[in-house]
Amino acid sequence: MKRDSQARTRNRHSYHHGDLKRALMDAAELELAAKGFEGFSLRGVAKRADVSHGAPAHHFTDVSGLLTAIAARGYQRFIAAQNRRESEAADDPKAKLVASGLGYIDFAVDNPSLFRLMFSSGRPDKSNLDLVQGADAAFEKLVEHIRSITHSDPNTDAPAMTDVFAAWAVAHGLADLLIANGLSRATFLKPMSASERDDFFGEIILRALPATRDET
Amino acid sequence: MKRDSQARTRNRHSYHHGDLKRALMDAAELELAAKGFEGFSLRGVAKRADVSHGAPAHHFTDVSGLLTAIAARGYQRFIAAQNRRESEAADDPKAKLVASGLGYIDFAVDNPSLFRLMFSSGRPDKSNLDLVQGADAAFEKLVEHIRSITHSDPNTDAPAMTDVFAAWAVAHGLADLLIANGLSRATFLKPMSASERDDFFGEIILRALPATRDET
DNA sequence: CCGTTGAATTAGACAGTGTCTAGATTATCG
DNA sequence: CGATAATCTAGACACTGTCTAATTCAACGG
Repeated sequence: MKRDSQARTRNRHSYHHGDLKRALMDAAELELAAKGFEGFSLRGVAKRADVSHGAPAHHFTDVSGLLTAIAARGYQRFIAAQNRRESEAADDPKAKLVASGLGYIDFAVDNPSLFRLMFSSGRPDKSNLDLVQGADAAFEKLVEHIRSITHSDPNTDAPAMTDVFAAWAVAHGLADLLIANGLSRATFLKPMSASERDDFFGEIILRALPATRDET
Repeated sequence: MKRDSQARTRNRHSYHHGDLKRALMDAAELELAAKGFEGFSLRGVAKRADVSHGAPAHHFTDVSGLLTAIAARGYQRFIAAQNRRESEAADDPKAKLVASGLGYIDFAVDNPSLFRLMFSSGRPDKSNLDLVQGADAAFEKLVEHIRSITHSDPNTDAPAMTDVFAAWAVAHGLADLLIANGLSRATFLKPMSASERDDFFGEIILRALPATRDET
């Protein structure tokens, strides 16, 4: 009768949580999605994880530290969302690029606050290693797409690097505008089916590449 | 000796400020630019305007009200920045569009926090009339550009509306990425002169339009 | 010219926030 | 088993936004 709260609630109310760090990150993502980017509160996260308000500091020092951590984890999800789309795409470099862009948009629409945290916020510590690695990996992914389309290395070939930034800007712009305005400005998007919408965005993403000479 | 603080400091320390509303908005913009979007504080604004911490409430009710007001005023500056560029551009529809996009970027780079407030934040009240009018005016400007390029009305012609969103996404994406990463990712941009950079961005903006059939 | 009405502004209170500290609890390992 | 260090709690502090009552003043009708 004294030990019944062990097997199940083990590591729940046993002072030493055991895996508080991950639990806090999960709670933080919930808080972020629920309260939005603005109303996010460290104490709210602690409450969600059923832990004292000072506990997070021990694992993340700062609120900035916690946000940095979930932003870094966000990049993994971000890349995963793109991979998901790519795996369904035709085996064509351009189709892969388009798919990647659609994954970019998927992620933003599914996790608007996290997206904002990652790209449009000064709160995460941008010198943090995990964060930098995540961002670099995402960027490298895009570079790779352009590389296999243009058959030249963007790092040494200026025009290819232009393509990189053009593609990035288009995808990012679409994503950011979508979660800013919802679809309120683009009312004609609403009645579209999912695949119609993909086509619409896909066509725009393709424009990022220079006027194609229509090679077979 | 009793009235010396009149002519000069009139309306400064005379309890009734006279034009506190505008003074608060100016102070708020300063605060926003100084402390950044995150560290913005209503009390800080009041301090800047040399007024009690409760004073702003009477003119703006909320902190949200104040932010809404400066976001609305931001749209005027935003449009002005585009007009500035357009007036220097060649008398060609596409050149005007490019110029408008460069103004878009100018504004973002010059007022990053205000830009974030306007486009990537849930804090301003998006149902506010002034704000809506500002946003509509900016959007209408873009529509007009596409109209004079395509010779068809985006509101009734779907392909033209696609152009609108493509152009918007590219400009917005470039602007947002620029203020997010600085130029850290695009190191090759640094050594560029101002006009070289304009050309670089201009070329990307032009890609938003469908592959041009190279009409003279 | 004077008193009244109402708007502008102040000052104090309140709950909530992030961070800091001292203390309590427990896992780990010699 | 006992010491050490990691983990977590609880309280305090300065700060935030908002609310309220009390002050100050401008304007206007008598």
